[in-house]
Amino acid sequence: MDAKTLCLGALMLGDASGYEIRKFYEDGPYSAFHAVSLGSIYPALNALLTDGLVTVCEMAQDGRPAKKVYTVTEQGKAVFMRGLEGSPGADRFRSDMLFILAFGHVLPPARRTALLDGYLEEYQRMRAELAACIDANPDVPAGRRFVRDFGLAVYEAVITYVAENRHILEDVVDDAVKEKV
Amino acid sequence: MDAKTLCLGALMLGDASGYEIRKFYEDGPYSAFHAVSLGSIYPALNALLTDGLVTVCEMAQDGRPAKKVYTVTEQGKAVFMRGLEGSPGADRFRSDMLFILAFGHVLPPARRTALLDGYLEEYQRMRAELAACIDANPDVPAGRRFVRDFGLAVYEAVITYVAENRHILEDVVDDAVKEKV
DNA sequence: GCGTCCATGTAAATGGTTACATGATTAT
DNA sequence: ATAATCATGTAACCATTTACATGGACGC
Repeated sequence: MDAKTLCLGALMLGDASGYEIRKFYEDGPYSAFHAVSLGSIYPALNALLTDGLVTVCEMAQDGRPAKKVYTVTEQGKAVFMRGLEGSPGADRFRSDMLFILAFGHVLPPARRTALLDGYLEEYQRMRAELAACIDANPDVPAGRRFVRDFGLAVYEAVITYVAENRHILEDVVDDAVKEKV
Repeated sequence: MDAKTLCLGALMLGDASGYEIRKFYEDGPYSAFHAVSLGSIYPALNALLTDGLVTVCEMAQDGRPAKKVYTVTEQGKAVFMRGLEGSPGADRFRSDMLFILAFGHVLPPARRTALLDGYLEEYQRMRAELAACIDANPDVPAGRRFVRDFGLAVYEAVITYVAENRHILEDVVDDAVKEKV
């Protein structure tokens, strides 16, 4: 998803500043499937402003820098909904870890184990974070409930798979000695 | 993973041409987690050649254009193995579909159902393809076995989740009428 | 005839991230 | 003191993908 659509999507759920949009996609339960950096949010927001899809309101805050709060216009909402009509591109699951683990059987056993431990910990951390987030606000609309539970299901599947199948990699001491690739 | 590492990785499993490397990552059981296009493979291969990490051999074929088959050098293997040492970046699961479905409860019911049907079909197709690929050659080294079974586990988790939870989105006819976002 | 697979390569276009630039406040 | 959080914005940099360029063989 391009930065403009991502910004518009966040604003559909409520007014926000660029900084807040970044937080929304970085921390929240949607971080599993989407990402945007500030370097693309700010230009996107200005482009949306030029196109009349959002309006701004500069909000002074004490003890903090002023922030620019953006609001979607009616036109912006229409454009967003129309953008949802096209057929979505295929999901992309990219993993450096799995590239490395594809050669796991020729890695030093200690490294292999460290890698698997770290991988499991990382997913367990993400699962716990998402679960906490779901517990914190259980009453979100169906769409978002579907997506965040989806995330939980994927995290769980990964954790279960790795825990149950890491032996495939760790039981190959003999093979490693034979220098098989 | 950058194109050069991806090429080197494919060549670690056997000599190949650029075209064949693309096929390896596009069709095979590794397509779930990695991707490279020809536009980045050919320049990558030439860079590896310049660095002495691979060698080429032009192979004439009858009825077909000649192909350049690349082979990893000892230095190439060493560089590749060293490249595996760094700590891998986090997994990235990006999904336009889930972005759209996050607004699924305000989509026209017919569109919503079509989207979910298509999504399920797509994952079922990928699962079947991967399963067939696994059946076709069951005896791969542990590393690759771990990765491709990982893919299968993820596909299965997605299919199960969507089948069992699509009702979350499809049961909101009432809400849609109330124009809730 | 038309599309697809084989096969390589370059260049333009794309779209992002990272780093830079600035600066106040608060927590450790 | 030092780092982190809040807050915006620009520009350099990076790596891709897409399209272009070329061309024979094979199936429909």
